[in-house]
Amino acid sequence: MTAPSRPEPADTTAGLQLDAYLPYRLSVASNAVSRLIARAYEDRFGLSIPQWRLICVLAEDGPMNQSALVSRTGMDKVTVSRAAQGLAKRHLLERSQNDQDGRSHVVALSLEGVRLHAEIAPLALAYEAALISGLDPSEVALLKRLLMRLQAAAGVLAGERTDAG
Amino acid sequence: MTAPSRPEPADTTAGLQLDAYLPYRLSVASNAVSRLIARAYEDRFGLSIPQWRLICVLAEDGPMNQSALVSRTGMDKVTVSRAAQGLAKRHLLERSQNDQDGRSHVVALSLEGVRLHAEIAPLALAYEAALISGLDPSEVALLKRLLMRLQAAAGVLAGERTDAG
DNA sequence: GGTAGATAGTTGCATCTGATACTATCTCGC
DNA sequence: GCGAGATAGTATCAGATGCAACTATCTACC
Repeated sequence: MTAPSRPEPADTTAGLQLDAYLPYRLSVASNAVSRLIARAYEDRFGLSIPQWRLICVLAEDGPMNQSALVSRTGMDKVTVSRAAQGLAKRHLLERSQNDQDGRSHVVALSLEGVRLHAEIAPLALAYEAALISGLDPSEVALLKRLLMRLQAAAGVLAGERTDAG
Repeated sequence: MTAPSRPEPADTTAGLQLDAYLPYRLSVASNAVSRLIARAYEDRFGLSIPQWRLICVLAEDGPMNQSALVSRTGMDKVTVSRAAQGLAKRHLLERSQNDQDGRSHVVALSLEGVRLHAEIAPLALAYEAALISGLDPSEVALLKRLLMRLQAAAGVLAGERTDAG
C-alpha cells in the first residue's frame, strides 16, 4: 500500500512497447534502407527512387502508359508524372503518342535508359546482397512474403477498393 | 533459333526484378502501413507519427531531454524539436529547466499526455493485431528480428559511426 | 451527333522532411 | 577566468510528397 515516490513508467504503457511495435520497426528499417539506397542512386546516377522504379519496370515489362506505371508501382500518379518528366528531360525515356488514346502517351526506355539500367542493376543487387548477408535464404523468402502480407492487410484496413468492388 | 520480332523485355533486367527486390518490398509495405497508422492518429487525435513516438517513449521511459529522444527514436533532432513544440502547445507534455544544463530542457508527459497515451495504446495494439492476423507468432517474431538486422546492416553500409569510433 | 460522366495526365498548393546555419551554453586546457 | 571547441536546441531554406483542382480526351447513352 505504499505509494512509490517515483512511479514505474512502464506501468503506463498499457502493454505497448515502441521497440517491439511492428509498424515502428517496419518504418525505421525501411527508412534506413531507403535512405541508403536513395543516396547511392542520387550520388552516382542523379536518380530519385521513383525514377529508378520507373526504369526498372520499363526494363522488365517494356513500354506502357503512365497509368499502367501507377498501378504497377503503386506510386501516386503525380509522382509518376514528375519522375517521367525528369527522365524524359535526360533522354532516358521517350514518350510517343498513343494512336488509340489521345490522352495518354506510351512511355518507353531509350537506348541510353536501357544502358543505364544495365549499369545500375548489378549495384542494386549488390546492395540487396549486402543487406541480407548473414541471413538464411529461406528467411529472406519468408521476409518478402510477410511484407507482402502486411501490405495487403494495410490496404484492406485502409478500405482499399478491391476488384470485387 | 528464330529471332523473335518482339524481344523479351526480361532479357534486359540483368537478374533484377523489382517485385522481388527487398528494398522495394520493404518500402512499399512500410508506406502502406505508415499511411494507415498516420491517418488513424491524425484523424482521431490530431497527432503526427513523430509526436506519437515521443509520447510512447516518454510513457515508457519517463522524462528525458530532447537529445535522448533523438537517440531513442532515431528521428532527426529537427523532427523531435518540432514534434515536442506541437505537443507542448497542446499541453500534452511539459518542458522544465534542467538545472544541470542550461541548454537542455527536460521533457515529460503531462497528466493529459499520459491519459491520451493510455487512450491510444489499445488502438495502436489493435492495428498491429489486425495487421498480423493470420500470421504465426513465430513468423512475427522472426519478422521483427529480421527488420532489426536490416536496419543495422543499412546503418553499417551507410558508414554509420559506431561506439568503437 | 451531342451531352454527361469517366479517365489520363499536369499544375497548384499545403505539408512534411532533412540539411545547414545559427544562438546559447557547457567543458576543457591554460 | 578566458578562449576554443563541443553540444542542445531552434530557425531557415530547398526539395519531396500527395491531395485537390484543372484540362483534354474518351465512352456511353439518348
